[in-house]
This record gives sequence, C-alpha cells and structure tokens, in this order.
Amino acid sequence: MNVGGQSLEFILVKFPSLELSESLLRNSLKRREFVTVAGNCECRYTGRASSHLGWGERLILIKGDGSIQVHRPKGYEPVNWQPPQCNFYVHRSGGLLFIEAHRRRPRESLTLNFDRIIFYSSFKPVDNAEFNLYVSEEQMRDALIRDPSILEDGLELVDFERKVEPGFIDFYGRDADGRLVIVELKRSQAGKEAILQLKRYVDAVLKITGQNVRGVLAAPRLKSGAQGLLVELGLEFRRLTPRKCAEVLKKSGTRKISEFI
Amino acid sequence: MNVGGQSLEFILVKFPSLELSESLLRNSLKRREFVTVAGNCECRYTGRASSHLGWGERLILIKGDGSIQVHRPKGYEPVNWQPPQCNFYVHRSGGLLFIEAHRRRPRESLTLNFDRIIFYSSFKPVDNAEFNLYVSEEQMRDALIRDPSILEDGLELVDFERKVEPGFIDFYGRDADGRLVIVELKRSQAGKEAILQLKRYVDAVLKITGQNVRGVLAAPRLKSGAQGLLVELGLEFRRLTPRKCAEVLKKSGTRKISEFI
DNA sequence: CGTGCCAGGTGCCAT
DNA sequence: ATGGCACTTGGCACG
Repeated sequence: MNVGGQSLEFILVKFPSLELSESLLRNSLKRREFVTVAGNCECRYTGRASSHLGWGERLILIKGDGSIQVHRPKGYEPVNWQPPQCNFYVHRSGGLLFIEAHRRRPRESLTLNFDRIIFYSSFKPVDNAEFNLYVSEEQMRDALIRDPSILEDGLELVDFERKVEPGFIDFYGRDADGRLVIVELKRSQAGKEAILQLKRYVDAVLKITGQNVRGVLAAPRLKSGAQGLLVELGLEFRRLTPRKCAEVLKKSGTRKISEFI
Repeated sequence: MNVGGQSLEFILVKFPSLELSESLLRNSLKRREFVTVAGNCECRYTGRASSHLGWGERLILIKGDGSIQVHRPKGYEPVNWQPPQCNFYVHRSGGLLFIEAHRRRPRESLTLNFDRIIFYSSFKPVDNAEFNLYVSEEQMRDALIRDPSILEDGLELVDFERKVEPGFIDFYGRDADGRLVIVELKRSQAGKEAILQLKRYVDAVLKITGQNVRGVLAAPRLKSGAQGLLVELGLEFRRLTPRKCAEVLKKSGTRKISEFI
C-alpha cells in the first residue's frame, strides 16, 4: 500500500480457486507481503509439541517477516502459529492447497491444508510509527514518592523536584545506609542523554554537599549500549515499569501527594 | 459462512468509505461476526499501562467473542489488543472513524481511529473441530501415574497433585526402599527454576513428615549448567521423554486415570 | 549462539 | 474473585 489511498500491489479476491490461491500466495510470499486468507482448513503442528486441529473455517495471517498465525472464530490467541523467519512451501495435492511453514532451531513445522478459500488478500502496509508504552513521568514520580521502596528497600524521600544548577531533580532521597540518592526518571526506554543528565545532577549535588551521592536512573528499560556509559560514570539503573507505578498509584488511592511528603 | 462454499452473510469490500465502514461494523458487531479490517490508523491504549502508536497501515481482527487485536506488518504478536468480552463503540468524528473497545476488571480501553479503510471483511466462520495438543505436562503426569516404573523400578504412586505449602506436587510416591519420592515434571528442558521449585516441595514435605525425602526432577532433558545446582541441593534427575509417555498412554489405552489411583 | 527475565503476558483450573 | 502455574509462551538484553 501507499499514500493517497491508491492501491499499489493490493489484492483482494472473493472465493478464489485453489489454483489461483496457490499462485497468489507464491507471489505474495516472494514479495514478502502481508497476506490474509480465510478458508476451510485442517492444521497440523509438530515440533516442541504436536497438535492436530480438524476441519473448520479460520483466518490465517502471514506477515512479511515470515510469521504465520491461524485464528479460530473465538479466543484472543491463535490456535496455531509459527514465529517470524520461517520458510514457506505452497503446493496443491489431492484437490487440496497446502501451506507449510518450517522453522529451524527449534525445528518445527506447521502445515495447513485447505479445500476452500473464502477470501484472499495481500498488501504491503506502510507503517513506520513508533510504539510507546508508558505512564506519564509525573505519574511515575508520584508513585515513587508514595512508595520509594518500589525502587529499593529502605529508600526514603527527602525532597522532589529539587532545584540544582543544571535543573530539577525528579526524586531526592536517602538510602538504607543514609547515603544521598538522586533519581532520574524516564517514562520509556532511557538512553545516553538521561544518563548524562543524571551525571550532571550528581556532580552538582556532590559539589554542594560534599557528601557521597548515588545516582540512580529509573526507567522501564535501558537502551542497549547505554549500560557501558552508566557503569563508566558510576551510576546505577533500576527497572521501574508502568505496571508497578500503576499498582502503587491504585493502592495509595486518591489521597493527595501532599500527604506523603 | 456455511456449507457448500456459498456466502451466507459474507461481506468483502475494497476501499469502503468511512461512512460505509461504520455501518458495516455496527452490523457485524451486533451479529458477532469475525471482522477483518485493514486501514490507516492511530492506536491508543490505557489501562494496566498506557500506550500510543502513531499513524500507519495495520490489520485489525475483531472476533465474535468480543476480542480485538491490531497487527502491524511485522511481529508475531499484536501491537495492541483487548481480550474477549469487551464492549465496542463505533462512531465518526472529525472525518475519522473511531473504534473503541472497553473492558471492566481490569478497567481498560483501546481506541483506534482511521482515516482510510483499505478493505473490510466479515463472516461467521463455522469451526467446531477439536484441538488436540499432544504430550502436555498433564499427559506426562498421567503416564507416570499409569506406570511409575518408567521413571524407576519399584516406584509406586502414593498421591498426585498433592497440596503442600508452596503449591502442588506433581507426583508423590514411594520407592523400592520405602522412601518418599517427590517428582517434579517438566514437559520440556528443565532449568534452575524447576530445581528450586522441587527443592521447596522437598523441604516442605521434610518439615511435615520428618522423613527422608527424595526429590526427583523428571523431564526430557536438563538445561546445561543446571546439573550443579541439582547436585548441590541433593536432588536427582531422571530423563522422561514425550515418546516414552506417549507409549505408556497408548498401551494403557482409554482407561480412565481413576483406575490407576 | 544459549540463558535469564519480563509481560498490558494469556489461559486453565484450583480454592 | 484470587492464586498457582504452564505456555509450541514471545520478546529483549546480556555473556
């Protein structure tokens, strides 16, 4: 597919013959298109386990990355599937259309045979958007204030949004050993920028107080490759997930933040 | 859909207008059909966590059980979804078509807005087939109950699925020397987790009975590196393959498990 | 590559 | 409803 609502290599066929379906499939697989097929089929899987599913009408998705999934009329999860990067073989035999999806490591295969196709569709979706899973940074901060122990046992709040030279420190606390702890929060994957920001805060507070200061980066995850810089600068990472924050916020209920400070 | 390859309430439309799509959707949702829609959309989720996905072309499945899933061109898993039994709201606003899927307990919602539909399909799949997965952990347990000697000569069943403090013991027996044996089953490669789980059971039973207790981990194989922990904790490993279990189940036939206990 | 750990996990079955 | 746990778990980061 492409811009302007005009079809580019977009195919949609109602009740294609098995012969036509076979050639459409071969073509789509070669082009790595997103294929959607509905039809009456039987499914066999063998690999880590084995399974058999008798005849019935289902919807099959085959994606350009080489994944396949078979959906029955009910249930969120596919009844049979194969993860990305498997090899497909399409052939007709005995009046049936076969789709095989093979994978190595672990060695397993999924075989579907159709006696009737209800519809066939293929297109190349244009989708470059970024997916973000998050709570707001403010919600994360609120959760941490209400229960600092979600980050570390014994951690206690001293102040938040404290102004220092480079900016505002998200969370300013003291750990079980009495050491100062500066926490920098990121609502999604944290990268080098966040690490350097935290370092500036740590340096500033060290300069002001002269005390030993710990710098902790709290985020759902660390960008790959950022670990090195973190360690190099003597900082720490603590995983803090949207889920955990949501739990705390729910548990502590509607009470105002002011009650916790 | 129904027999004979003839359409019964089967709809397939290429590039429907948002207006038409809205009315088709309302109808399909009312009839609890299996809906497949491809289109350019934006997705927002809020509930246990929150997420946002910018504009892009995706495929959406809505099943008759009230589940919905949004598939991007790559990846086995849907980027956004909602499990069965949620409520749908469809409306148009500001030149966009909105689909909302709401759920209570946990309270969460998924909202999709489309500016263009690539194709719309709906049908009522006929699928009454039974799905069979071979050699599940339960089947392994059944095989072991029917013939404990597959694990060790002289082993006899005392109880299964026995409740102790940490959870349920898969198989609880007595060996040729009269010692208690606790078996933890894994249908595939067993790792550290399984060993620790077994250890908890052994400790619990030891505490209760005061008797000498053997802990046996039974699985097709042990993860490399797990051997050390096993020995360290005084536990044992016995290889038990799906094939062997299948043999036992086949030999003992269709007789019910209750005949063996 | 394997190994470990998290997930908006989901699903199943128990109390 | 809540808890324990398996899952063809899938996915990602790390050694």
